[in-house]
Amino acid sequence: MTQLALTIDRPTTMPPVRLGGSQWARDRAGGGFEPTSAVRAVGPVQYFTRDRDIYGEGEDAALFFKVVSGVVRTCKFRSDGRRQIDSFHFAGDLFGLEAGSEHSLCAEAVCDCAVVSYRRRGLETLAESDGALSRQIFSFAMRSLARSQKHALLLGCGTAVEKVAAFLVELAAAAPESTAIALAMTRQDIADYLGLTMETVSRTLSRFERDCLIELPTARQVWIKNLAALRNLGR
Amino acid sequence: MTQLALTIDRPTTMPPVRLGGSQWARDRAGGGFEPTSAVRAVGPVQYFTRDRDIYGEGEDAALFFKVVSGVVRTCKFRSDGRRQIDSFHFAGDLFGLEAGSEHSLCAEAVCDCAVVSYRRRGLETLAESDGALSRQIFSFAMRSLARSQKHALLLGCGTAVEKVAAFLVELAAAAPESTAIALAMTRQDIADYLGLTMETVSRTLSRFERDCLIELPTARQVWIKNLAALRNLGR
DNA sequence: CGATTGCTTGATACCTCTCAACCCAGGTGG
DNA sequence: CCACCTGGGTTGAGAGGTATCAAGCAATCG
Repeated sequence: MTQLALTIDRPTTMPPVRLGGSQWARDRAGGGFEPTSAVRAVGPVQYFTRDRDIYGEGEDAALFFKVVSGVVRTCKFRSDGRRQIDSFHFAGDLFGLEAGSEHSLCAEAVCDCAVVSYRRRGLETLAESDGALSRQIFSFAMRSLARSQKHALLLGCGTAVEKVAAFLVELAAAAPESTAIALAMTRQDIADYLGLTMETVSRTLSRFERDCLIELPTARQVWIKNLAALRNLGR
Repeated sequence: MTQLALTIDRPTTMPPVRLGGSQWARDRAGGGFEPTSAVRAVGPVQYFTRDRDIYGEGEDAALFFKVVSGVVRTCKFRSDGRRQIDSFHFAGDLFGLEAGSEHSLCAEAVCDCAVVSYRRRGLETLAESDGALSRQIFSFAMRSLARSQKHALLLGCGTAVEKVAAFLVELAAAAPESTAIALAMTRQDIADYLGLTMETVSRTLSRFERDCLIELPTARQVWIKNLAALRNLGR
């Protein structure tokens, strides 16, 4: 499949908008590039500090976004205050593209991060006449769907050990060349992503360290010591 | 949004293929109809008896399907034998449309059912030149995504009571005019959809009946007696 | 240095799973 | 017609895993 990319028409040290960026996978190889299909970025890069809202649930979804740097979470809040994180978005990932006119989730900065925004309408009108682009958009949507299904699978069948192991494997897959993972998110973030409590996540990580599957030099840094064993636990 | 439909070029007592059919919602109002965009059904209607495989995980995804009658489940099996149901598909729903070349889930007949199949390539080539159709496809994919996210939410935060209540509300939403629900699926199916055990589903339903939220004239028939209360429990 | 925040660890309670027995309806065959 | 069998469903008792509540620890920051 060709790697079609939307470019941003700015002096641009920014990466091109690649539809269907990494979704947790670092096929982040040099952006394919297609000068004929361009969607204008709306305004300059925007910066958000940790925990700042990027958009709220129910807000107008005229814009969608791309992570330039940092990590973004999309999540939902329940009446009782519990939070469920649907996904983490890393540099290169798109988020906030919706079928309806409103954002169905809210987006927040997990750590200090930078994003650029695009008009959905621009993308849609362009896709009308650009078959290849519309195919890319379809592919992006379907891969988002696959990711969500995988997440549902994770949440559905599983003990804490399975969930946390699968989470680590997911993160590790994002940087296959390295065994070191820097966690941008808190234990609470991980818990809300996995449908667990902070304490259970912490206990499970401690247990993995006791069992020599990982090492935790600091709370936010993980060294994978036995990926195969984690992968085994993860399902 | 216009209700574009793909038609089937057969003598046809069959409903047209509507992209983005019901997904659990019975906006099944008279099929919008667009004779210029047609995708040929591949072969005649196929019939499957209960528990029969329609396609398996990893099989070639050249075809996708539409439920004509009955109910289909798409699911995944784990190494330890546990099954996770991703979704139930009812009459009018499309399933099996993938981004990749293989089916990521398997599809099975929940009860005796009839489906028609379509070539993915046919849809893709048509979409290349038909902007409105490609928009429909995008919309379909995004609504599938929204459904999956909702499912993940359900699996993530929740007690058995919440899950089962939400499931019943989902089913009730599919037939808003009636308070009677016919369950095509077994308790085990429901359990695998909700990430619970059969026993817990059964106990929870019994409890709902004791609390006068529902009535169970037979195991496979549910009368909703207090939808508002269920809705409250469901989140 | 004290305060704050994120994290870890412990004790206990609660919910769900597991295992088991039993029930019930439908189908089959004598 | 009834005995029997089968598959799906219900219900109970006990075990186990995770949530809850609480205390303590470490790093960061004013």
